Amino acid sequence: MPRTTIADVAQAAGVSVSTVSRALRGLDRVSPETRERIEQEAKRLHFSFSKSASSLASGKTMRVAVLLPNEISSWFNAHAFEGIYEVMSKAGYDIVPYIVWTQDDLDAFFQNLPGNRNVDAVIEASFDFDEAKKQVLGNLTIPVVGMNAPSTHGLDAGVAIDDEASMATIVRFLKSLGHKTLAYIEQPINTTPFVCSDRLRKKGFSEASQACGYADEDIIVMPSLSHIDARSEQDIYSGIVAQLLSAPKQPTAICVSVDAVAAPLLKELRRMGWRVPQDVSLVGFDDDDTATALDLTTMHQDPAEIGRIAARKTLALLNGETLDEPFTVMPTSLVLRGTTERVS
Amino acid sequence: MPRTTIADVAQAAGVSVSTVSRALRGLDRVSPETRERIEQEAKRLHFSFSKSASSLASGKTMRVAVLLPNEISSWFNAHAFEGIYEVMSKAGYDIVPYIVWTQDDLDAFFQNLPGNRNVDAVIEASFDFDEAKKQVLGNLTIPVVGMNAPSTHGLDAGVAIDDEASMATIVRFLKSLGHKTLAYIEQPINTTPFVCSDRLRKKGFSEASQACGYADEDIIVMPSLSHIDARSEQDIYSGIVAQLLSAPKQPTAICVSVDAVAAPLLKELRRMGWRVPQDVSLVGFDDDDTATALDLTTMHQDPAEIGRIAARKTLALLNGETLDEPFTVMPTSLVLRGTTERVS
DNA sequence: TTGAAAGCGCTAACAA
DNA sequence: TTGTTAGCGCTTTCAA
Repeated sequence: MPRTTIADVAQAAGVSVSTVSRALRGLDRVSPETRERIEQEAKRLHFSFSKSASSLASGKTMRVAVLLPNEISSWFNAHAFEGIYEVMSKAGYDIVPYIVWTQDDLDAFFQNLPGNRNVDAVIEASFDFDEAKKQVLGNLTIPVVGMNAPSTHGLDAGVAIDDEASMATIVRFLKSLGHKTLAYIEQPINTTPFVCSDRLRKKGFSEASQACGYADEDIIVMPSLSHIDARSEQDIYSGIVAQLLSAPKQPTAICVSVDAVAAPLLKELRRMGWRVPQDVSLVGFDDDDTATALDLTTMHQDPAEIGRIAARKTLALLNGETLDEPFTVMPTSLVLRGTTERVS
Repeated sequence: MPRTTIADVAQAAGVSVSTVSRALRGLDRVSPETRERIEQEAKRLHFSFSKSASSLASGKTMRVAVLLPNEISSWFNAHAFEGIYEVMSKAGYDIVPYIVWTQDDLDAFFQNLPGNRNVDAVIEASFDFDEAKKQVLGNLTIPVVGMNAPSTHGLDAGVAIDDEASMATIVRFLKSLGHKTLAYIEQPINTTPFVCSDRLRKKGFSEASQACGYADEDIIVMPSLSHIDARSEQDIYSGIVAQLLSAPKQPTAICVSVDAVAAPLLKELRRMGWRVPQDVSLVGFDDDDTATALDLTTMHQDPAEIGRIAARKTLALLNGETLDEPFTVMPTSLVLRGTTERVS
């Protein structure tokens, strides 16, 4: 199956290549009859444009890069990517993921990005860029749109939830249930140096609990393990539960930075004989699939919609429009399920 | 930031473009000193190749298409994609997903695919192609690799688990636990016309239960709902549980076609007063995140590894190698957790 | 070891 | 309404 070019179609239809180009791209200045004929020949010959040739000639790649931290299979990334795909693909764009694990990956991305036009735009998720990178982004001539980015600096547009405010909502909710001692558990293993939400949520928790009048001794914060020793997940979580049990004041409610922490924690709590929610309440963050499965009270966000909105902004920017609201904040909502209870 | 071209680098380094091209691609026939100089200039100017220009000139796009059914956020797809990404990106390839929801999407993909070289290879997940499409794939000059494909026809290589055999393992396991009546629940809402695993697993269940000596009245199979009425997920699942409860013989064990079915089913079973595993055992398939969260006994498969292997085969094919084992079968393993019990 | 030159398949003026 | 003509930025013979 030799590849058919626009010239083949032109010859078959008895017209010039530029006419074919115009016809097939739906431009005007082509008579209905010629267009019809060209379209038929194109179909018959299974013609489709070579993207490479088109982009080389036009300067537009019809591709957008999606920069994702750590993995595409994480709940947030996968759904955000899907939302982006949904709208960008309809507009004719290919979307190319770039997954960043290490600082080196990120540096490489930035080293190559500015120099050449391999994509028309970049959409980025959750990165906490350093100043140098924000500079680079800011100098880019292509649109850069952020999802759940901690700052607007260097971005042309963005969509994000308010992590701090959402966490504060959780704290106030727990206070209203009468909880006297709160614990906050970060992701115990956090290998990502450039992602922001954990930090913001922790900040939100700390500030809100102070604002709600909790004294220092009524707040237990368990940070990420700085270096990962060879312990199993089970060991890590039983360690956490042990610390909770042996705290001067045992917490009556536990917040976690993401739902993913809730499942193993819940299992350990129950294994240690704590009943949830009777002995201790547990609140997650994200509302992913495991949250539903575990009947976990949690803070809901909609990453697919975040992706869609980011993509729509990108599209608008690509069309040269000016956004009247470049940065939008998405609402979150507390989903009440079975792991929280009023303190009796 | 104007885009730097290979000509800029050539000028800066005082050599010709072809020398720069050779040097930067690591080819020989370049003296160490010139190479050094060129590399420095390239870095200084933030040069990187225009993929479009390279592919136009070389005929290689350095891109592979990944054809995915329905969504990229599903557990299998996301992890398989990640596995592919991991190995292809290291080899310098961009990987671009094509997500197919409708038959039209699929047709469009096939209409465009053969005619032109926009990708160097395609990796495909779980599609049950019709004969015409298999033809098209077979005639393609680029490698086509399948993941969990039901047939090898039209593919140059593939990786898959044995859905039927895995399901048979589950049936034998339940028999060995003394279960006398088995139920099989398909995904109640299945909007995908072109995906295969459901069908294979059901077949595996039916054949194995016969082979194990279960009589027809000891087998309850609940197929997908053919048309989706407006019922909520809860209603659907309580309907299923109601049917199970009112069956002539109540099942002592339930198999589901995928873990995703297990979570809502489990919830409904418990709501209706069935204790799992005391009153009824439940076995999933896939071992996704909810399986862990729910402590579900299930059949484990590793989609990321499937993706990696598919990618490695693709790479080998791209390098013109002949695979000594084009089609490989991946092992699955039964993970015993808390939702199964011996019948007393 | 290096360079000149001819495309790759298309788009975008411009001319007809 | 259509065709002609330059490129787009690279790779790839082929000469030097």
